[in-house]
Amino acid sequence: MAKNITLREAWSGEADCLHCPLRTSVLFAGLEEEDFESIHDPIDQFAIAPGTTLYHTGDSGDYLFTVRSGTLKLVQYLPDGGQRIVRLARVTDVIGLEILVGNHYEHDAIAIHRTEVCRYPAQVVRILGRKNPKLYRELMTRWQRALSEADAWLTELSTGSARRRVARLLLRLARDQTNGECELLSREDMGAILGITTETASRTVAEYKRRRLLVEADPNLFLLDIPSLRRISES
Amino acid sequence: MAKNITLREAWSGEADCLHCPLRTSVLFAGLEEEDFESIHDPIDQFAIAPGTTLYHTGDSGDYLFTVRSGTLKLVQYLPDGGQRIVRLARVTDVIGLEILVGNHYEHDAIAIHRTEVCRYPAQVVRILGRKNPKLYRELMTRWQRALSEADAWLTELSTGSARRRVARLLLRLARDQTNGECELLSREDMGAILGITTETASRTVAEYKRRRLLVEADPNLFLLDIPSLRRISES
DNA sequence: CGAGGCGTTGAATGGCCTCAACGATGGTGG
DNA sequence: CCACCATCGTTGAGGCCATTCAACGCCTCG
Repeated sequence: MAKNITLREAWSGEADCLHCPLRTSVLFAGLEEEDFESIHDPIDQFAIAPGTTLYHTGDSGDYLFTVRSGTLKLVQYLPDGGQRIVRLARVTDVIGLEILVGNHYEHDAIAIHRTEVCRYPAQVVRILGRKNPKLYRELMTRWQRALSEADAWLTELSTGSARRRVARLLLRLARDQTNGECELLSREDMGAILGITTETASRTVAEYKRRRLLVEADPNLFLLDIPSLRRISES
Repeated sequence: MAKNITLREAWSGEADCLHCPLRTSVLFAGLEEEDFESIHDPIDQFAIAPGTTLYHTGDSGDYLFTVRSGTLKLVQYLPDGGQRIVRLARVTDVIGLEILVGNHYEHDAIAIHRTEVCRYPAQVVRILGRKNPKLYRELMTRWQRALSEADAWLTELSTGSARRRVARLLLRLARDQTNGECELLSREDMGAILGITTETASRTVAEYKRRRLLVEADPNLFLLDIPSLRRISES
């Protein structure tokens, strides 16, 4: 797997799943202690640098990935060269599920920030699933979460004026965070998420900064005026 | 269930799942003959008229639906009143899967044409799933299909100029059909699928008709000039 | 026959895209 | 160490394309 050697920035060795801090929230949450005996062995854990591609559309690997930290974008391309980011994957998200029912990945998965992932063979999931129906429930929940997310991107992020789309994206980025804070994405990525050009994304963000709806607290960490942005997103 | 009485246009009685013509392509494809003994009982089969709502966003029913014929649109609404069609369900598609992992439907499901469905309790699927792991595989395939579809709508139908979006929608509608034929949707629905206004959808379709890329063979049955439309969609 | 829904078309506006330029930043190599 | 280059965010100008608001014909249905 030459590619995996090159894309690995840091290899942390085999994972210690039993004591994984994410254990209660990841795919294997429902498993018994004894189950872990059989799985941590083939699980690799490593980090990749921003811009690194974890897998490409059409690749026929047999791995699923759980995001431990950082962010990945899932990208699809059009025949005319256009591209669209169809989802973001963050901590606890599982990507590559399509491998369980097909033979190839359906997106390019590209790290936006420095990102840590666990990688495990789909075969592990298939085998564990036979003994643990709970795992199926967990898988269905994952799929449904991805589907809800996809629907929301259509409804919220691909509908209405650029101003509203940007506002909704910002609110969405801040939702998971503790305070009203969020890290901004590059203008190009924002454009590819919202279906607008890089320039329009830049102009809109710049305008929000001028109007102080967006205040830079730390480098690339912004405080949002959530009520105002919400008003824009709904008006 | 007063609502179900009102929305039922034609009730065909309990379904004969064992001899269902869709049997090889629907959710229960992998089941043994004996399994059918236990399921056809609670399965209802009926037809609904165009414009009828099968279920609403937020409803807490416990039913899944398989489409036997016709077309349904799955609709989501924005706080500002905007609406977006996020998927179309046609023959053999299953809708309402979200009920299996949540407590409420996530769309409005509205018939576009006269539509026949089979309705069965989610509980049937849960119970059968315990004995038949195959059913899980089938479910995962359904979810993945819906997800791929959602991604494609983002990438193909919500990206680029109105001209290209309309062309891609037409090609997509014709894909499943035998010849290069397809039934057109109302301009309003096309707009809600593509994220454009009704007028723009109308203008674009009218232009394609004038250029003979669309020829009406029968009432609302159109022959497509697929190569030309493909050229438009990719240029 | 009237009402309402739907598709179409026109005119005018405005918002987004395109193409272009520029400053700031950060990494690279001399 | 610094000059150089590439990348990124920003901003401007101009033009196109989609929206908005409006009107009209056709059709179905009551």
